[in-house]
Amino acid sequence: MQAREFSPPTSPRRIIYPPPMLSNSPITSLLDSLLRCPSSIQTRSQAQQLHALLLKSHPRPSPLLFSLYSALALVSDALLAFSADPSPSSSCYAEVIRCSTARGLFDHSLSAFVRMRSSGTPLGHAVLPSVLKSCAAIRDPHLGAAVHGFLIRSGWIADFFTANALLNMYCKLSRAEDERRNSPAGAMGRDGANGDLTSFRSMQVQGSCLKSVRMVFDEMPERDVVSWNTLIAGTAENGMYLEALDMVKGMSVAGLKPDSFTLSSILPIFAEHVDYKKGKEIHGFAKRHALDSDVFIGSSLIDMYANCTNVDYMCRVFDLLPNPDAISWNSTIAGLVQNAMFDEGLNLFREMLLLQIKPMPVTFSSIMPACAHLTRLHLGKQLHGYVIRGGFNRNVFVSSSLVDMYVKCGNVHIARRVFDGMPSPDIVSCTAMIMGYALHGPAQEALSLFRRMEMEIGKPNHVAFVAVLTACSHAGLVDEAWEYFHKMSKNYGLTPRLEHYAAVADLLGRAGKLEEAYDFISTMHIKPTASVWSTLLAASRVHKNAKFAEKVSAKILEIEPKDMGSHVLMSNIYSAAGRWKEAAKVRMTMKHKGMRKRPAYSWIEVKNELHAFMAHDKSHPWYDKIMKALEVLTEQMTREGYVPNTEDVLHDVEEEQKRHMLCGHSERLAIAFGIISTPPGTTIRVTKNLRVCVDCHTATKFISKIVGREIVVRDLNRFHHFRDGECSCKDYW
DNA sequence: ATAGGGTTAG
Repeated sequence: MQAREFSPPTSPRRIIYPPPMLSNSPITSLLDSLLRCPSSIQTRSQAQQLHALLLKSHPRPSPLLFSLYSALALVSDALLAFSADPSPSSSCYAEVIRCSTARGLFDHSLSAFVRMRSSGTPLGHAVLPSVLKSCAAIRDPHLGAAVHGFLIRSGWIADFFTANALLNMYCKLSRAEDERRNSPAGAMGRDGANGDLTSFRSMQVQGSCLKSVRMVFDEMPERDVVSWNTLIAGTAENGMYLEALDMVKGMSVAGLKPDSFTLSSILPIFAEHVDYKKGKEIHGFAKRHALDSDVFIGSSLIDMYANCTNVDYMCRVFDLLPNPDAISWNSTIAGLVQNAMFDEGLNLFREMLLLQIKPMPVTFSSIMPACAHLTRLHLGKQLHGYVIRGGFNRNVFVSSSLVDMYVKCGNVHIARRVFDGMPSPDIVSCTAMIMGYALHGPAQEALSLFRRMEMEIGKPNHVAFVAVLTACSHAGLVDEAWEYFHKMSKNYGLTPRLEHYAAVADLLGRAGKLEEAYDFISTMHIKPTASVWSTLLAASRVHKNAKFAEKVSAKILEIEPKDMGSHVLMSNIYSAAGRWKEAAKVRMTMKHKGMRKRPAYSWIEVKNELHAFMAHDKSHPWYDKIMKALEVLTEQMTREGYVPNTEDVLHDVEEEQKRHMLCGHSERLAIAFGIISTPPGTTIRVTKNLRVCVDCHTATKFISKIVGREIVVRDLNRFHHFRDGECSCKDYW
């Protein structure tokens, strides 16, 4: 086998090298023909026998041997043979560099290249694109620049494939540069979690690698579709959306038609900017050019429609994809879950498993939030088992979603165990854990984890501050909250957002500092929304200050005349004060404005199934048994000293009737069902879509003591752990 | 031989 000489277009340097030794024995041609037919060799030992024969008959390993080893995924054998060879031929080098890069062994690829250069072996074709890809993969800008210099000196830069690979390398390096600049705050979220950095970035000088991309592109004497697509993808990935779109135009002007690569790199732009109209236009373009059956475009379209909340279109794209792959399935599952269609997401996930499509780490991080939202602890545990068996728990996305799932399903200890098992926790997983402590009560744990995050993990972002402020708020830590609130702008350059103001206002309100909270909101640097004001409404109810509530309510209705929470809470406050006429008036207003109260419901997972209850809803098959159990329980509770607290009952009815109404509250039905359908001692976990009412809170404390069980109730705002007549919230919620 | 799609915390 003769090494094929391939001269670069202009070669300023001539390298003298010894000619390869040739052997024309019949055995060699037999071996070569065997090597050319890799399907005839299927085991490692066959490959090694062949290798041995080859060594005896042939002075140098054939490059085909390396291809064979690579095809059998035996790269270590290939590398061994390569290192044993005192002077590999040019094509052996090429083959080793190519296989190593293709198999992700970038260091091996690059060291082979270095050895090749120092031995003076001439470069075969197809070597440099692999070398450039390896430089990009190991994110080494210095090595990349050195290879760039070599390309210029040797003239290889004039080769299309090489120049395009160089472009791509600078795009990848530029993204690495960008990530380094933002670290250790972590990667940028699509929702603009690091908004301040985004605006900051547009002001500062772009990284040198992005400049190199432009430079290489501009200096290319000719550009093909790949050059344009690489430039466009790199520009879009670096967040320069308008420029990327302009380049698509530039490409057309240059006489090149956008293809499936072009479309799949610009579609994420419309997804991110929630530009449904433009995204749909691209969809139309894809259809007209028969590109809509491409899985890459399909997955991008699915993601774009999901982000634009058009679930119908998203499903249609998925259904019409002729050959959806695992990523198309993932995008659709993620799209459903992100649009709060949790059951549909879980069903599609099951369908995927039934069709034997192998789930990937992303599949789990996409589906886990569905378990978290639905409080499906048992299902989540099953998936956790799958994750462990598949070795997916090394993935930070998967582990973070697991931490969050256990937190939301009420098991903060297992969440912590998963968190502690993470080899390198990041801001997101830390925040999930801090939020877990915030929701469950142990504020000191939240604060100490936050301190650890600052020291060991990285710069906290907006979400992390929301979590720590929520922890302070739920525990009534006023001084600490102020400290963190000031710290975020002073130490980290983060401008407080609505949710941070809301957390502080909520805290001040809970602590009874109503006027201080009012002034705080009034002097915010951004215009307060109805939801910020309504934190004070809840506070004025807890502190029974109807006058203050009226003042706040007026503020809210100024902004949102149809704000549901404000109406309901005002009605509650009037009812509690016995001002039935005013309460009725609020309800009349709601009717006039065409508002309907969101129905309260609670649910519980028993034997891997969800059971949902609405107040006074008799549709559950066990309804009679549940009522019977509640009767017995109420009797015991009364004996223990339970006095119904009827102030949350909205209606102007007799006391006796009110008590009956309290008994029918959805969470009480769910708790009673949990007691009679699970073995004694089992923890009961109930989720409610609204806040727990005062009476149910008291009743649940009694029930936990009577039945000797821990009862975990997740409401709209936080968790309540009832045990032995006490609640973890210490009646402060 | 070079280019493309999906995920976690509020």
